[in-house]
Amino acid sequence: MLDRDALLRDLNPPQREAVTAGDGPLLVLAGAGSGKTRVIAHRIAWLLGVRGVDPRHVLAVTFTNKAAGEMARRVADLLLPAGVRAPLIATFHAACVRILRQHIKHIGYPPHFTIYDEDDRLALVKEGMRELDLADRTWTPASLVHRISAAKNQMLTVEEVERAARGPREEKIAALFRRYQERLAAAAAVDFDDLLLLTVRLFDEAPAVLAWYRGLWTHVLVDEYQDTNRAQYRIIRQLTGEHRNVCVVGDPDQSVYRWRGADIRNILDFETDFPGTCVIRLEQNYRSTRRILAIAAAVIAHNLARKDKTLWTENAEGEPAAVYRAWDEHEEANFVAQTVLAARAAGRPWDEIAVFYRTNAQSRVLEDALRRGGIPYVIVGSVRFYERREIRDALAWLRLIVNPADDVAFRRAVQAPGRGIGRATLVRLDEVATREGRGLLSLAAAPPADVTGKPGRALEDFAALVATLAARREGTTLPAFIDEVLNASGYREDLKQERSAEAEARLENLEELIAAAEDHARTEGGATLEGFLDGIALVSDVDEWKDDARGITLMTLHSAKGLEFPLVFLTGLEEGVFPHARSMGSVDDVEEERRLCYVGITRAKERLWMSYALHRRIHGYGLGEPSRFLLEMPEEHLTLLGAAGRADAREAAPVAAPAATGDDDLPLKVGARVRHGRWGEGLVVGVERSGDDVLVTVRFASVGRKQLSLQYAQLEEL
DNA sequence: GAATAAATTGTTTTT
DNA sequence: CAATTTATTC
Repeated sequence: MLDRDALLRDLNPPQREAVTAGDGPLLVLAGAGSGKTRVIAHRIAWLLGVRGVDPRHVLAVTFTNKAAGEMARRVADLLLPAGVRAPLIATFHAACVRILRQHIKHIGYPPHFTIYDEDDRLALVKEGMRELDLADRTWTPASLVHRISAAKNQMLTVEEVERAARGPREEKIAALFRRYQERLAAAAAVDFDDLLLLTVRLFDEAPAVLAWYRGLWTHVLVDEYQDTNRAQYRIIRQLTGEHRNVCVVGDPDQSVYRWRGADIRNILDFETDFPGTCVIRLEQNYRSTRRILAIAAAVIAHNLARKDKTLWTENAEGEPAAVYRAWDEHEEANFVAQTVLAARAAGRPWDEIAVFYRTNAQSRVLEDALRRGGIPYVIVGSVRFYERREIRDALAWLRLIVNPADDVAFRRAVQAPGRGIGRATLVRLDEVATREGRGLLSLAAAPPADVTGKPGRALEDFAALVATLAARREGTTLPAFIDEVLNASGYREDLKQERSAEAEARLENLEELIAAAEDHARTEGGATLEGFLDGIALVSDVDEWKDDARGITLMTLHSAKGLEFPLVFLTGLEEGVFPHARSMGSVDDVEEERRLCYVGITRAKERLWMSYALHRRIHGYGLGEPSRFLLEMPEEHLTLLGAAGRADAREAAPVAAPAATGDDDLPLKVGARVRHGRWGEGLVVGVERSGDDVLVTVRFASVGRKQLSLQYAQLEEL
């Protein structure tokens, strides 16, 4: 047994309550920096070490593998003295893979299914577009992938999408969706969305399997609940609907994955979904200074669709945040580099510093400046290891060996290295494959009549080689096998022949892949090729980031969620960049961007620098107006650096900002009738100036009195 | 069929 | 503007 007092000693009262709450649904609304991870870890330790729950009966779900690893480490630290084993802590996707690998046969899939990632998906959609003559200018492949994914995230079946299709455009999309699913099935492959959907289906259609898991996991904990989607919600319900021992932790203000299907209603409606829920709020922040928190609060307060919540802290007031207006992105990057060097000179280690940006593309200029300044850095994301060409080529071979039906892998492997099989041959092969409903590899073993001569023989040789390798798999270790595949395929030799620096780097990366397999074999004990490939399919950017990095960290705001740094830079705070141009169309989109901004600000413990550029080269548009988020921050907590005066900022912003002089030119008068996109028509009952903004009080027929900030609310005068 | 040159075209965020 | 797709040449 664990010492319960020791476990609770360093927790504040609400944290303690969350850790010790008994069975039944538990919702922990945990503000940024309120010790959320700590609470989950301690609760798990409480369940196992004090309440005596068997570790096998607990499932904890996190958002990234890194978070899972971190959680496992903390739980192990707490439980080690009591000699208790840690429970299963995994991402939703990883847990689903585990379940599906074991039971997917109940819904008619083979257990050795392949997981298709974003690239494979794109390849599939492109093939489908060609097939269905969708290759005109109307859609981009990426947008169609997105639409298919959106449909799946809403848990719509192909039939439902077909039925709901109105007009030729939607019918074409539905047809593509059908083709996409058919191709997936033919390749014995599933995509990311399927991992969740098929688990739901499995539980629906195989009640015995569900019953088994219900009995197995009697206690379920879910982190980052605000970012769960419909399917994940269903899985939680399926697993816990009966015993209702479900503890979810999250913060609606940090929900930033709506575009990926996350449904904020999951957390907002949790209390009604699980009647009798015990709700605990963690509102004391242990991370940031008071000023940083005040800035974050002011920004997030501009979201209308939001339950009000106030974070407080006992931390020091801290320094004001700095805002830097740069002439262009290069000057912005130099500013970051110079400030980083100054911090370093003041004794701050590199790993206390992080630079965030909205899009990966922004990292380039920053990298250049850092390199010039001799500043070591680590980038999370951008070109991921497992997305490099040579790695994907090698993985294609491995995937094909595991799953001979994997056509996407076939296309890749058969041309890596080139072996005289080109487009024409593949088109012919594909025609027959589609007609006869067969896989490309099985056709290659006995090529159709119209593929003769050299290409025909090359296909046969290729198929034979894959078969030989597949047979050799059992006899050797995983790393040795990968090594053998690289040699037997001729891929390594091909690169060696090139004798360029680039080829040299690629060869090194292949060695790194083998090293990764060695790692995997070591940590997982009896490592299988399948397990290795699963792991790779599910790694995220942040997973690869090591926090003992000997450099400053560069990453997107999305990757930054869940992390914290003493010194933080938020760059590219311009309209069109952040909020992103593609997210400025609707109020909901902008509110999600604002939450992302909130996430960024609240990563900072001590110091925060924010910057924007007046000129930025993003193909075409890009005259930098300062981000609306900057204008939402309280001036008293900001220091303006360089020539970047607040007045200048405002001048550069042709936002419908009310003129600063005179009281008569208020844009609305009491008694005016207005329309709001969300609440409909209303009557203006009050108008007052508040700092730089104008607050309008409106009486709506639908929801009564509301005070709106004119600058951000979409009000139309009638 | 493959290598090279020219044209085009797309760009958020990611498990 | 860089990366990918398509046209051209060998």
